[in-house]
Amino acid sequence: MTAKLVVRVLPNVAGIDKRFDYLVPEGMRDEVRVGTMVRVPLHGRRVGAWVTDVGVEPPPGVALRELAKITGWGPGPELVDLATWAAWRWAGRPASLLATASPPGAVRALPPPPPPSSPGVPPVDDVVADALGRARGVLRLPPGADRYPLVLAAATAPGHALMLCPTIAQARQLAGRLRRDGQAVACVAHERPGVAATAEWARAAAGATVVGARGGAWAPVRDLGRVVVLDEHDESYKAEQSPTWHARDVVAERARRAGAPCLLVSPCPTLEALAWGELIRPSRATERRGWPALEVVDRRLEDPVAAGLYSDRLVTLVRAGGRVLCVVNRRGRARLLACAACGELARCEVCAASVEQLERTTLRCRRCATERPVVCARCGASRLKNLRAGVARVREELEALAGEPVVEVTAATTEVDRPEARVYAGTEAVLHQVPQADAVAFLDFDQELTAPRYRAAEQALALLARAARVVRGRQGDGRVLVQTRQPDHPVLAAARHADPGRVSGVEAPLRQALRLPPAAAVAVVSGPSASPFMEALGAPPGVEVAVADGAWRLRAGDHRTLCDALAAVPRPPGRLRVEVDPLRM
DNA sequence: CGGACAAGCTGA
DNA sequence: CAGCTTGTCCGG
Repeated sequence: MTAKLVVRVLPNVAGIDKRFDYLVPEGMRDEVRVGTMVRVPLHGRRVGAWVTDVGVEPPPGVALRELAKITGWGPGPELVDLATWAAWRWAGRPASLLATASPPGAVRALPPPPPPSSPGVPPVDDVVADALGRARGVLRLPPGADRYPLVLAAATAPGHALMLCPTIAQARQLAGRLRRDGQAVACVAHERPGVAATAEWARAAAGATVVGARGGAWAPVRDLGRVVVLDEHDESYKAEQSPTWHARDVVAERARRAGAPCLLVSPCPTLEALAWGELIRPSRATERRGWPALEVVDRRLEDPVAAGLYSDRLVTLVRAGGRVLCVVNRRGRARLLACAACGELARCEVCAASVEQLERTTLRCRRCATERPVVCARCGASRLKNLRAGVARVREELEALAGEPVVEVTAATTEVDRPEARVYAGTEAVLHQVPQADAVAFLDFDQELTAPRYRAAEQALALLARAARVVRGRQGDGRVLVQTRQPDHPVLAAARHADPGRVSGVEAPLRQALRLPPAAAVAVVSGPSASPFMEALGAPPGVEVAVADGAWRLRAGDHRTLCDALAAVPRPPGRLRVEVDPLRM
């Protein structure tokens, strides 16, 4: 009689990080591999689980139970290993990462792999060819550049390529185009799980070029030949819920483990990317062609009394014709008000924070949400002036200036309440929701340049790159107009000269001096259970701890030191958020 | 997570 | 002391 096969599994149950051993019934022997999804009896109920080890020696004295059922295919062994690594790297639970790497529904069998696609490799220019040849490449392609030749070349190269886009919509578009060009493609990017999403996962596992958004970093890829990340700088690659893994970093590690080349593409590569790989730049001429004309309006030169958000140049632009997107990154009507009579700032009666205007009749505290009528607390005047207009107010004022309807667009806007119009006023969401325009105007770019976030400069440049794409680079005769009191800021110089290096050149030494990412490994610990967690953590060598408003900031020279220290502490019960590599702090 | 079980509180 | 809540532990 042969010994019974024993597997170790990780249950897909929140709150359980332990692995358990089970006997494999004779009929299931052929189906269990590392990553296979199973159902197991655990503590009187049946739960889903992933097989993490096959053929283990169970601890003595434990009565083993049998697997209840094979659910189907799951993430393969390399993804189980990658999830273990990512759980360490972002101080999270492996189960939540394995869930991301798993098919949305049960996959009982894989479809037959598609026949090999046409061997003809499309021509690419020398710069792209060079970039595709690097083990760790960072390709700086200007916003107006066509990335499709690169994508097609990557898809036709030996092995299967994994390619990521910032949004699901972009991934679907790219997959569609590749399919029309005869490529076998699986698009692992779906808004909701379902039969279609499960089928795409299975196609990826069977063997195809895989295209996806953030979650695509965890898609199964057979015989991974190369990795491409488009718009590497895009913040949607970072998971917002814990663990806050970053798709770019996940696929870079995945490529390294597979021995496959990895290429990060962006008009404005992050300092993280530049620290990771070799920068490849197209010629100055190509880069200049790919950034649109930038017009900077120096608001210091305006009449200080009349100085609103609308310079003469802006008014001319709005009235000139063509589709114009006006961006002001503030929602609501008015975010900062002062009395028109005595000049007193409008503050909250309870906590003294600044209040914002909701409708015409109410002021609300931005900190404690106390509401009060629109009256000056000092002199009783009922007329307040709007020091910091929000999109709602800007829309009204632009409508008056343009003499035609202006449509408001924010992140909350849906297609239904966004009719076709010539002039739009919106937060930066307008740059994502309106696909093409003749001009983009940033009404208050100082808000981006001086934002109290350590990545403000990179984010501001990314915003200009986004605008550049909406106006289709220089060929399209598109314009980007920026109103600012800092016309010589490196971000504006970078966009004007089509040279993003002017931002990274200033930012890199700054981050080095301030010991901010990527010059240091940082984590922010917060939540009700943060306090016991930090107590258990103590003061590990090489990790600095600082406290700032209810959260702890940990800093180390590298991720090994930081993540090893975090991993050494058992999680206390209760809610705890550990954010490694925060994009804001 | 969710069931099991123990310890703690309340009212008759 | 039954009947209930609250807390802690543990799962193969």
